[in-house]
Amino acid sequence: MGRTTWYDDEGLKKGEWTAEEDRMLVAYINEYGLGDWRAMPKRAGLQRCGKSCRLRWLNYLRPGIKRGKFTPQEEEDIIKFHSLLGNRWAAIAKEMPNRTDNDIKNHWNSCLKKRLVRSGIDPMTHEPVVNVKANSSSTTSSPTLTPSSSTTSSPFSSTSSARLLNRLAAGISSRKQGFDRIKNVILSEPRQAVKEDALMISRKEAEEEVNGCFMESDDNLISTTSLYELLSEPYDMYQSDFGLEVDDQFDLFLEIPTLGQDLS
DNA sequence: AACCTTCGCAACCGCAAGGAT
DNA sequence: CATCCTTGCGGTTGCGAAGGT
Repeated sequence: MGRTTWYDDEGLKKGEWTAEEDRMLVAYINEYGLGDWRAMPKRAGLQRCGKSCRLRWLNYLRPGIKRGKFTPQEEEDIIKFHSLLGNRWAAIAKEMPNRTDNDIKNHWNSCLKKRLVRSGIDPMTHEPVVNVKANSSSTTSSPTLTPSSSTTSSPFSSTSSARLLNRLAAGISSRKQGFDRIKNVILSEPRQAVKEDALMISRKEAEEEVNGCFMESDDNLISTTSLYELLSEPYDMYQSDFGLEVDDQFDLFLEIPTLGQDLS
């Protein structure tokens, strides 16, 4: 596997690295150490640009790199850190010292992201795929429904209502946990919290997120498309996804009107 | 067996941040 | 303070391998 070798306008080699090039780079770094990537290739006798050397070292040659399949625990860690840090692969890699940011990013894009989508989780928000969003153009507090070409029965039959409530409750529960974390950051010691690698969130960002929660919980509007999508899914999925009993989730659902006050 | 599609991963590119001058 | 240079990061691409038809 690898890219074809070619030379750019300045005569610098591009594409796949050979074993000999690897050996030369490692030998140079072992003898002279890291630093000045721009000058390094010439000194090491390589026809490469500094950027290419740096990348090769960091992602492949550097000692202590773990290669090969990710373990379930590692995958769980990636998902966890991604939910906290987003696409900040370098920051995630710092939490997993044996893996490179490139490796983590590749595994996320090729595998984990798709897996979350299949499970009904939005890979960017890490929340169940349900569009509970503020609708600034409307003042009504009730969800409005539009007809669906594929669904003609009422969305408020007993089973479908239960499904909807479960899904809503799960989404709210997820958001609420996220909010609690942010609230603790603000109320406890924001300056200290900013320093925490796992959070890396500024006070301003945190406050914006809090305001966002207020907006969504106060307005409490659901897109009609989402409603019909929800109602077409089997009930079992909710329990397997969220591991909550119907009654537990219904209790969470009932918290909607008080969520905004709760946050204050 | 041949062809096509998907997967996995190494490497490239562009951009931004931060330091040096 | 402005400009240049270096480094680091994240998104994307290219290509062989593996799997499916």
